[in-house]
Amino acid sequence: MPELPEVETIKYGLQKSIVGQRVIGVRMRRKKLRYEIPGDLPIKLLGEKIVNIDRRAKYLLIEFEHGQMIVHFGMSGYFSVCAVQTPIKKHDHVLIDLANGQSLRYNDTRRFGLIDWTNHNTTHRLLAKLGPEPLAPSFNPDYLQQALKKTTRPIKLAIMDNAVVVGVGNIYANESLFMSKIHPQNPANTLRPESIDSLCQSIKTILTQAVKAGGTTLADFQNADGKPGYFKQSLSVYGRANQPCLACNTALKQIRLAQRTTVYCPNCQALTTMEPNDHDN
DNA sequence: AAAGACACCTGGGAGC
DNA sequence: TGCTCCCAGGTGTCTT
Repeated sequence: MPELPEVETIKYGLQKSIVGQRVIGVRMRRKKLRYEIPGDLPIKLLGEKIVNIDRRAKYLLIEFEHGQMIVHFGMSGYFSVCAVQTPIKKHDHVLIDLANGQSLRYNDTRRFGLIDWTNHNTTHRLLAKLGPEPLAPSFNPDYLQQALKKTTRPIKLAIMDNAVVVGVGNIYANESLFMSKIHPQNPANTLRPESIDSLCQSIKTILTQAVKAGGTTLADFQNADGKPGYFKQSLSVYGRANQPCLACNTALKQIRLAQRTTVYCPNCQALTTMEPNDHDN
């Protein structure tokens, strides 16, 4: 499941392999992913040169001379770069053939991803309301404190909200909260300043480590070279329900929070606000 | 206005 | 072995 580090990994891979190439053919094998793919995408792309690969949140932005293709990988999307004559794989939905004999192929088993096209001079509706990048200076404790004081939502949901900070998905939300010893159900507006400082730093640290490691290895994920990332081995809580906490040996607890699996250490990550029924359902 | 619920989709695993 | 059921995940949209 590509989260920010995975998309960053894909970006690096594609920057090395396809920038400067010109499109000589587009094969659309499916009209709709999460949304309808623009029907005129092949016309827009044909003859265009790829000038840059960028990323915003979990969106990959492939910049051409006269516009950019916006790609979101959803749960199971990935790009592969292979020879044009390579047999098409199941779930290869869009194939972009390049002048150097290679083919950039979007594969997405569950089709939660999206592909769209926009002109350079318009902000795409999906990019318009995004909060700061977690690794940018604008995401800092002061900002986070301002953003969190407005909401009573559980802190885990707040940091997964793209309007607060982008790119923090379920895995890294769990990991960041563990690193900062914050209970995922803690109301966002009750965190102490030192906790917010810590959380801000944890998010940056976790994501930086994951980017360096090339993204988390999960069954659905491959980077552009087809090599898996290597971050899964350093996950502390995600996927480790009922196993001992790496810090204190207490059995990790798993709950559901807004339909999402949430794992934490009930000892290290204590709720700061105690109420009679706070025994986690 | 904010927050929760739901839809979208497939493959893999559990349970029978 | 094979069938059915449930779950994973991101995020836009609908409902409360």
